[in-house]
This record gives sequence, C-alpha cells and structure tokens, in this order.
Amino acid sequence: MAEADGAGTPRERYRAQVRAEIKQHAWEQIGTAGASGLSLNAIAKQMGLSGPALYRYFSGRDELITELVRDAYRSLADTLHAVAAESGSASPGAEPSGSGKAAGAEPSVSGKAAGVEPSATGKAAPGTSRTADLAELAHALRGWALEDPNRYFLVYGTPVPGYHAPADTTLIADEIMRMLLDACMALPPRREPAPFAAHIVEHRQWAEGHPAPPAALHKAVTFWTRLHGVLSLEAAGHFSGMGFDPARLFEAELDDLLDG
Amino acid sequence: MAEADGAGTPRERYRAQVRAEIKQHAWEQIGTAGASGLSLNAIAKQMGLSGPALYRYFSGRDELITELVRDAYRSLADTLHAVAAESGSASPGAEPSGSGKAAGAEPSVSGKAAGVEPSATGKAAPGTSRTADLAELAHALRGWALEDPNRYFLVYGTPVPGYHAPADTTLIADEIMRMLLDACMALPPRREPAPFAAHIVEHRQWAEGHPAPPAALHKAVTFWTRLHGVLSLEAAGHFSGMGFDPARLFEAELDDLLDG
DNA sequence: CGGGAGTGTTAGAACTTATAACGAAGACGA
DNA sequence: TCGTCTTCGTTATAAGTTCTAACACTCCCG
Repeated sequence: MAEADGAGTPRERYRAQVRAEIKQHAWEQIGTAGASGLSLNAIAKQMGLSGPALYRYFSGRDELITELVRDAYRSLADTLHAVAAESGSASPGAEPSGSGKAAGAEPSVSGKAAGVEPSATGKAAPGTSRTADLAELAHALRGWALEDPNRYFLVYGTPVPGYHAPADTTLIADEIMRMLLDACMALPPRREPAPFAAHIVEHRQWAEGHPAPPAALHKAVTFWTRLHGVLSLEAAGHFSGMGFDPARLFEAELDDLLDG
Repeated sequence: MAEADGAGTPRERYRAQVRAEIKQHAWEQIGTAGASGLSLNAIAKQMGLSGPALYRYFSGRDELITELVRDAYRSLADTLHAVAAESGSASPGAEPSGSGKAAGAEPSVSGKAAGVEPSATGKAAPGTSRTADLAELAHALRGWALEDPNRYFLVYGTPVPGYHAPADTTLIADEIMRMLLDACMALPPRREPAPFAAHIVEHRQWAEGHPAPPAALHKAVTFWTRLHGVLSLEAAGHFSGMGFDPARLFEAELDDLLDG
C-alpha cells in the first residue's frame, strides 16, 4: 500500500490501484474459501490477466497473505479506535503513538466492503483519542469478527505453517492492547486481587510504559481471552447444533467481565 | 480403523496396519507443517510407495483429514475419560452411552506417540464412569492441547474450507460436553444466577437428557469457552512476546471458574 | 489349483506456485 | 521530438499438488 491513491507518479498510482484490486479479489476469495483456499491464479483469471502477472505486484502467495493479515489487523485497530473516538471519557493513557494525517476511518463498521484499505500510512488514531467503554469495545470486536469470520481467523485463528508475523503487525497488536488497557483503567476495581495480577505486574513487556494498574492488566488480558474464546468458537460454528444463542453467551461473558 | 489390529482376515489386518501407518506419518507431518501442509504424495514417498497407492486406503485428502479429526476428538475424549476414571466421586449423570470392550486408555497423557489409535470401536468410557474434578479436567485438557497444538487446532481451530464434521464427531463432542456437565454438577452453586442461565435452560439441545441444573449448564459452556480462549491463543503463539506465563493465566481463569 | 479380490505400478489430466525469457508500451531525459 | 529505459503482461517451463485410469502382480480363498 504505502501511497493509497493520492500522490505519486502515474505509474505508482496505477500500481497501487492494481495491488488494491488484487487484495479486493483476495478478500472475496478468502471470504468464501478461507485463507487456505486462496489461489493467485484464480485471482488473475478474475481480473482478466494471466497467471504470473500478479508476481509483478506481490512476490508470492506469502507476501499477499502477509499484506492481508496486516490489513486485517489495521482494520480491527481502526474499528476499535473509531468506537473509542466517539464514546467514553478523556484519554488517560499515553497518546496512541503516531498521530499522522488520519484519513478518517469512518465510524460505521463497514470498512470492508468499502475497500479493505483502512488507514493509509499507519498507526494513526482517528480524531481525538478517547478511551472507549469496555462494552462498546466488546461489541465492536464482535461485530468486526462476525462481519467476516475468515478475516478474524486470519488474525486470531490457526497460525499458517511457516508464517511469522512481521514486526509491523505486532505493533498494531500492541496498539489494540493499549486501547484495551485504557478502557480497563476506567473500570472500578472489584473483588480481591487475584494472584495472577501479582505475576503479570512483573511481566508486562506488552503494555510497556502504560500506566495501568495490576488489576487493569489482568482485566485486559482476561477480556481478550474470554471474548476470543466465545467468538472463535462461534465463528468456527462449534455452537451451531447446541441450541443456545451465542450472542447471549457473549453478553453474559461481557457482563461478568464488567462487574465480576 | 474399525478393526484395530486383533481380528479379521490377514488382508484386513494388513489394510488396517497400512492405514494406521499412513495416519502416523500424517500426524508427524501435521505436527510440523499444520493441517494445511499435509501432502499425500509426501506421505507416500516417506512410506516408500508411490503416489496413488494411498488412494487404495483413503478416498482422498478429505477422508484422511476427516479420520484425523475423528481420532483427535476420540483422543481428547479418552484423555478426559481417563482423568474422570481415576478421580472424583461416583457418576451422577447418565452412563456415557456405549460400554464396549474399552481397550484401556492408559492414564498417561501420551496416547499420541503411542500410535494415535485411542479407543478402538467407539465411544466407550474406560473403567467405571466417574465424574472428574473440574480442575483435573482442565489440566488434562491443557496437557492434551499443548502436547500437539496442531492436533488441538484440528479440532477447535479455524475450520477447513468445505469440510463438515460427520455426525460421528459431533457425538464425541457431545460426549465431552457430558463429561463437563458431570463435573460441573459437583460444583457448589455460588453467586446469583446469571440471566444467561435462564436462556440456556430453554435451549439445551446439547446436554439432551442430562440432569444438570441451569447453573451447571452455564458453567460448562463457560468452562469450555474460557479455557479455549486461553489455550488457543497460547497455542497460536499470541502470548509469545508479552512476557507473562500462559500457564499462570490459565490457572487464574480456572480458579475464577471454580469459585467465581 | 485356478479365479478373483486386492494392491501397487505407471501414465496422465487438471490444478497450483513460481521463474525465465520475451515483446510491447508507457515515462522521462536529452 | 527522439531515444532509452523501466515497467508491465505475455507465453513457456519447472516442480509441486490431488486424483483418475489402465495395467500388472500377488496373494487369499474356495
């Protein structure tokens, strides 16, 4: 991506546009067949050009997938930033790294059909940084996950064989955790502190330099793992024959998280 | 599988043995490259026979994977049954379906290196059916999951594109849930009942005919989703750079489950 | 001891990713 | 305006994959 569509030589503009179109088709294909069913050849055929042409734009299947993973991460972070921007109180945590020109990241949870190109150059948080309600964050997460389960799995699902996340994506992951931490700090502390909080406060490479207290650290991790537990099983269809409504289970877990 | 290795004509014995060897190699391959990296050709080459020979034993890649999924499920259920057999109080729930000859299912959590052929004919619970401690079940689950993450992902991970679980595996899944329910009934009820319990008690297609009260139903599902949340993220390596010890997080979640 | 089921072989079709070599067409400096 | 030169898309090719088809061998079983 780099230059989205604005500037650059006409060559670069064309190149960026074709890359975007390739990713567009890749997403459609992933949406129906999953990440493992992604075929460069099929994409090329759909675009009316033949096979090896795609290698002018992506060095191979791996780079394309890496890019898709990056975009997915970015999309999730932006979605969460968006709900943070229009709710909650003023930001307590450190400001979210880079500022950037922040192309907009429209509030709606669309952001996918509208072209998979969330925020252009990087980590920028849209608008003024605020800390979102944990509940709103949770619902945004759920919406994002179920909007395209395969995209969710691309980020949090079974890791692809030889693939290692580029440092880039781990930065975005940190960004997401930071948002969670912000939201968790707004929560009133309840119950006696668990022994895990004592452990995690000494092992917080993640949350580097974040002012969250032990309880918030614990809460953030728990928030992540519990909601992921429900969402991943639901998205994978493991609840299908069981009868109950996954949304209610999600809500129950969220409630327990909020005042448990 | 069907006939493990005991009886049958010599032809059938040979056939079963070759099938087992194929699956053996398949597991090794899956262990290193994941399920998507499974290659029939490579297996054939490893076994010294050439390509299409494997199609005498499996109608295709899908059937092989289906079989592996089934074995993985079976292995998990047996592992859990094993801990249920040597701990806990007497069985409260309905007896676990079939009785069968129950080849043994040794207590150790090996069961994988020792040949991926857990229980021969089916759903049989080994020994006398008892209800396990929830904590022991949890630890057995964790041990099983981390012993071979890819096997865990085969069962609970990103679903493979066109694959639909045969009714067979959902039976085993039910069996596992039944074990969980048994264990949850042994738990003393705490806290006021969540609204979700009211919902789930009216939607219990799973747990058909199980005498578990609403709180136990809720607890069982929560047990599943929360531990899966931690385990799947850990197995996928999402905690790697973060610093804290996943085992402690798992323990913390388990503690919260036990008296939360 | 034959007939037939079962097993393994090679050949081949239809895919895939990926590289190499070639032609055409656009951009850019002189 | 005219080369030059980068970039693009093409075909051809190599090395994989799953999977079918046809043929041959072997061993079991009546």
